[in-house]
Amino acid sequence: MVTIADVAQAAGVSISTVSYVMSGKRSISQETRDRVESAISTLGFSPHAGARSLASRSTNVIGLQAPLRTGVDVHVIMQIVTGIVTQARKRGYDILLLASDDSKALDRAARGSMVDALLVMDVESDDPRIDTLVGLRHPSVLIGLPAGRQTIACVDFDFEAAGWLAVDRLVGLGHRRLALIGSPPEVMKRHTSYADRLARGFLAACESAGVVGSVHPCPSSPKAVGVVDAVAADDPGITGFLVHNEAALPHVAARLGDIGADRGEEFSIVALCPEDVARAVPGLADSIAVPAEAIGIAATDMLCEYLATDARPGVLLLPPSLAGATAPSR
Amino acid sequence: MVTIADVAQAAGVSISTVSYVMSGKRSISQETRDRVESAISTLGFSPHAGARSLASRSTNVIGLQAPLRTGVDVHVIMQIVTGIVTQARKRGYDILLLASDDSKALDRAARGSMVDALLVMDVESDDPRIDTLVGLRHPSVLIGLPAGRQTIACVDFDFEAAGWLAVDRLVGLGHRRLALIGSPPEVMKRHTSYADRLARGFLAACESAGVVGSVHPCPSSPKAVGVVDAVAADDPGITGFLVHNEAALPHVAARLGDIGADRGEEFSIVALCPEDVARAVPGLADSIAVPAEAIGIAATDMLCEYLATDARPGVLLLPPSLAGATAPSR
DNA sequence: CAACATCTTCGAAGCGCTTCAACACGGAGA
DNA sequence: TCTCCGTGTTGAAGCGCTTCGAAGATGTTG
Repeated sequence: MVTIADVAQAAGVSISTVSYVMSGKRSISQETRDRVESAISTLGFSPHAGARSLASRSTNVIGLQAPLRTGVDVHVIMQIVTGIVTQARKRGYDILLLASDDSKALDRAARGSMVDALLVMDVESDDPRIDTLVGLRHPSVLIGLPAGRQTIACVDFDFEAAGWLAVDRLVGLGHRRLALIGSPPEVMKRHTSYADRLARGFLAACESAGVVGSVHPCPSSPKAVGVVDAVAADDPGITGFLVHNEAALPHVAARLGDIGADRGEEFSIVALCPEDVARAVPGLADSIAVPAEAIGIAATDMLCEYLATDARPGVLLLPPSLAGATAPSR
Repeated sequence: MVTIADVAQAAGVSISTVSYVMSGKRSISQETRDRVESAISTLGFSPHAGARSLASRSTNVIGLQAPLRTGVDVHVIMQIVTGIVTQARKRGYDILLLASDDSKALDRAARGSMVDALLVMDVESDDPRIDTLVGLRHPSVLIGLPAGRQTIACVDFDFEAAGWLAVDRLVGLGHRRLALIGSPPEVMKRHTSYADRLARGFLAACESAGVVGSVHPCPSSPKAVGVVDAVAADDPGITGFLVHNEAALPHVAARLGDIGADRGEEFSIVALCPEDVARAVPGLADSIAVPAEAIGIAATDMLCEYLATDARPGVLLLPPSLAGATAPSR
């Protein structure tokens, strides 16, 4: 193993000089800097992370608690994580993937000085991990927006505004009875923050527009057609749909197309999902893109800024926007 | 921050005694052990990971390079990662998520002593990262099976055997012309190890059985129906299908059902995907489960064993098996 | 020319832990 | 009684790095 002492010897300088060249915390003459840098690269030196964290009291690692369970929209999770990992690396941080999504994992990582900060995904409306985070001294950012007073910084897509926007669009298209085909029942029951907020925005917008709106959990599988059938049978007047379930979306869209053709009437579907998922599904009246990767990037930036300035950030909600219709279904 | 010295003082013993209590590397009287353990828990002590890794020359962290791109079967990736993370934790390791999937990331993590070992997913048939891993001194395990001589330990599902098994089943059902509807074109082009091996097994089995087989890349979206239409139009004699593309599966199954109904003939579909994905799709003749989580677990176990015994493991291929038909399609 | 600022560089003191060599102690064997 | 040995415990030496205070060299000013 190559150590800083080897580099110092090779460059004919002291250990501290090498350290200062690397960190840039003191001015070093150009000549010395060159010598040290060439020694570093010829020896292939890279500092021991543990030693560094011991001496500097910081690890350059961010702990990430991501939901590795099923039922969530896997693409969205993947894209958020991608955003986090790449952005973190850009800012000089690595990501430690925390196993279980409980408070103990957070505690372990923080108390063991394995991480400088924590990023927590898949937050529920009333999440017990928030208290843990407050107790810890580590900077942390949530991806999601829990209910109540915000004691921890948050980043998320503005699902509530997305609900309003979708209703606006559907009402604008002339629909008077709307349905939200949403997340799977288990996600709804857990009161996952985004599902709650979307439903709230959707229902409030319906009320404000004077139209009828209803919310329906929907499994993330081809079984989604059962939900569509039930909704269509229950209230044949429903003609406007907001679909927030990427796995169910193609099936829902296809089935609604069939039913519409049978009845000779026109349904409109607004999808809420990542852009690439929506583009692959024909027959959408419009879609609202969930900027998944941008969420990850924003959360990471916020956390890094927090780490750099020690100024606790607040809440950041990324605004929704309409993306336009996709190709007709056949 | 609570340090080992605080614990030692509280328990009235020396620092080394506390260390030995924690590691169990020397015998300690029951009485002393009790005193130390209660001091640890009342003070809420947990050792500084960096200090530990500096002194012990091991980090208890495994570096994981996972494909965070699209085009791969997201569910499979997620399940493998879940298996890895939970199993690693069970064996006392944490997971550092490596950003880009190039050699440099591996190098950085290993040389910087951030990890004890490396786990690499999404291996291509002729992957440049293998040379890097050989050069590094760190134990490593691939998830996938590159072509050629194995210089690095590997764990994977036996996709080649799965190809044979699927053909056996389809031929057993009486089909004489078979098609493999596979991964997206970009995955095939990259020569991702599993796609190559599945196609090889499938084609070899067809030849051995004296039936006609062809391989068709297929996008992971509803556009998959276009591939199905093209295949059906090109060679109307094809009646047996092996589908290895979880996102396309429902669409392929539905479209084949329609075409079969039109023509009045019976197609058989064997799906190759995680069990829960298959169960959600009606009308499958059979399915071969990709034991994604088990792959993750096996790879982690192999790596931990390697770390513990320093005996380089070989290649482990998990065998395929048929899971049975799903419900009829309507 | 002395006094003082500025720019570079260095020595040494830790950071919190593991582990080795050694020590104290009591009981067993000679 | 003395030596030997096993058990339980300790002191101290690092592990590789950061960072503080200070020293040497050089230039600037009165």
